[in-house]
Amino acid sequence: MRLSKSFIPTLKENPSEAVIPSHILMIRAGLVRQLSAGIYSWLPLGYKVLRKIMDIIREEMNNIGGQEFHFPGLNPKEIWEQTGRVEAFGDILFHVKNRDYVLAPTHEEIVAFHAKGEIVSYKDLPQIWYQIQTKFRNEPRPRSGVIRGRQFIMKDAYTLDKDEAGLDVGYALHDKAYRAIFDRCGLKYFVVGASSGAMGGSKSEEFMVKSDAGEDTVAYCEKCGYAANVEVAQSVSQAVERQNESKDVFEIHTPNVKSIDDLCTFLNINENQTAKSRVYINDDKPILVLMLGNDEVNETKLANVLSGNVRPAHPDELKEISGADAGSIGPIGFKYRIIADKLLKDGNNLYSGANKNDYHIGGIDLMRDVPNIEYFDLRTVESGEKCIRCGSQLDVFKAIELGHIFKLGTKYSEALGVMYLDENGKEKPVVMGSYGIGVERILACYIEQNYDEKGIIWKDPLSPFDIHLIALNMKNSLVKETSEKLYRDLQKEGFEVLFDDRIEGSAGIKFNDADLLGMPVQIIVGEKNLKENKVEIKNRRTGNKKVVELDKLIDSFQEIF
RNA sequence: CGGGGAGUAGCUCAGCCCGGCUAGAGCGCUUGGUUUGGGACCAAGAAGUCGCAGGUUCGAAUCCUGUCUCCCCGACCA
Repeated sequence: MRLSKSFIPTLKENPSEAVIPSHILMIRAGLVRQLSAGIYSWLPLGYKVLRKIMDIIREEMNNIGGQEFHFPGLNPKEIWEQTGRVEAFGDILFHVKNRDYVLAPTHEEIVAFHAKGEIVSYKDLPQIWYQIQTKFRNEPRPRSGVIRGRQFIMKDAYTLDKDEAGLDVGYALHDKAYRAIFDRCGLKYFVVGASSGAMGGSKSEEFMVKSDAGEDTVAYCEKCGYAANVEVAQSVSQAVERQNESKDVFEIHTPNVKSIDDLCTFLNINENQTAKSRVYINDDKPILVLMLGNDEVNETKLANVLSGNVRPAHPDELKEISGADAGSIGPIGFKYRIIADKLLKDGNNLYSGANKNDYHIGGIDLMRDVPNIEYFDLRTVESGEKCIRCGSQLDVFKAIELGHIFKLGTKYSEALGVMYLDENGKEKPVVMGSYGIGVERILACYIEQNYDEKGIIWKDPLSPFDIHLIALNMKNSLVKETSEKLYRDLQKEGFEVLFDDRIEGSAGIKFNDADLLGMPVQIIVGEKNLKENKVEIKNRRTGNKKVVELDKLIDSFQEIF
């Protein structure tokens, strides 16, 4: 493709709306343009990469027996009401104003709709159905460019099986396909155990890429490979040690002591002699959550332990509930349910709030003084703690979710009546699995992992072109003729070539654009080297350059890499 | 939804606090010329209802009120 005739609008300066490297570079290199918050247009160069990603996904999905569909984005609202997901999605679901339609955020309902009445026998199973299609979600806050958008391209797949054993097979096939896809795209990723959340179902795993731009936090053990979303991650950590003798409870005046740190400084005590209090509202009833020292409450774990709705109490509710404001609340005299993290189990001689502003209480023995206390795993794993599996140090960091695989079970087939007859003529619900990949996230994550201060660094197979051919001065007839011939010859050899044949533009502009766009190989045709019948080739990733004779050009590709 | 920031030329921004003539810069763009191995130079030029609406004022990019949009942090997120 000739740059002179292409729409590849590059930018010299960083766009003001972008913050993370991949987003900045996708705009600067002319891959995308924003239309509105969380809504992006793909420009030709960006879409070329996206198509390469989609081709890889197709190949790997077809390899595991997937059949490609294309379901509508516009869905009757009624079918979403049958599974209760109009309510479950709430404001995330886009509603059409002038007809009872919704814009589909995922397609379990539609898969079940088409399976119903057509998948009628165990002989019809198993099935793997997939599509690569646009999804719509009314995200309250889109961010990080295409990483969280209101409209995005997803590869979504669904398995239909007769039983759990069949689902296990389909799930394993997707695990395999996903690894193949992300490997081929050249991504460094890892797999974590995850919470199934509002999707329902039993087992779920996420494919993650480490990134500060990520919205998930994961705990990862380098040594044994233990990896889990912090929503569910566990670690081995030091529990409180019960001392032989319990002191009596005593009150201490602690003016302006608002945090555990303040308290430890004020009394010159250790963090693990203290219990931090957090008040939550569980279905309109207050509940006190006690954590050891400065441990943070993991709200996902808390929600899994408590049934019903859980939210933190508002600051103005605290006084009425406990008699004190945040910083002075504690278990002694607290009138409602009290639960505690298991690290606090049976602790004694502890310090905590007195439920009276500017006072704390010491000498607390949870066994003696808080008889109805219940213990659960409620804490959030932190970096440096010991791996629950092998005991070595855990690393905790942010990550971007590339893909998610779920064992759904029969939630949707039962709600929508997708039944089949088994070998014994007995009617049973079809067992489903659901599997998603954020297609644009693959591209964004690739760039997050492959860029430098000059721009993007592509490699096969995602690179939009194999070679960036730069003619330094197209007004020089030798440069023009040579580069035009090279352009034809390289394409004949089967290379995809981007040809900077612009007449205007200094060498600097062309070099900088080539580095920004990031094709793996640059071929530079200039007067200087042509005098000796030579051209220069450059490896974009390493920056290595080599001047080679024209007729040995293609052979030289191997050497520079 | 809570907190913070920003909307002025295609892009990046200054001007606003402290109202005052014809609203600025750099980059980009157009025309002509010079230049051509790391974002060149000279000359001439096009381009902005200062997000929108209302108000105060002799006079508003600037002050006030309302509103929309975008970005960041948080909440939320299959």
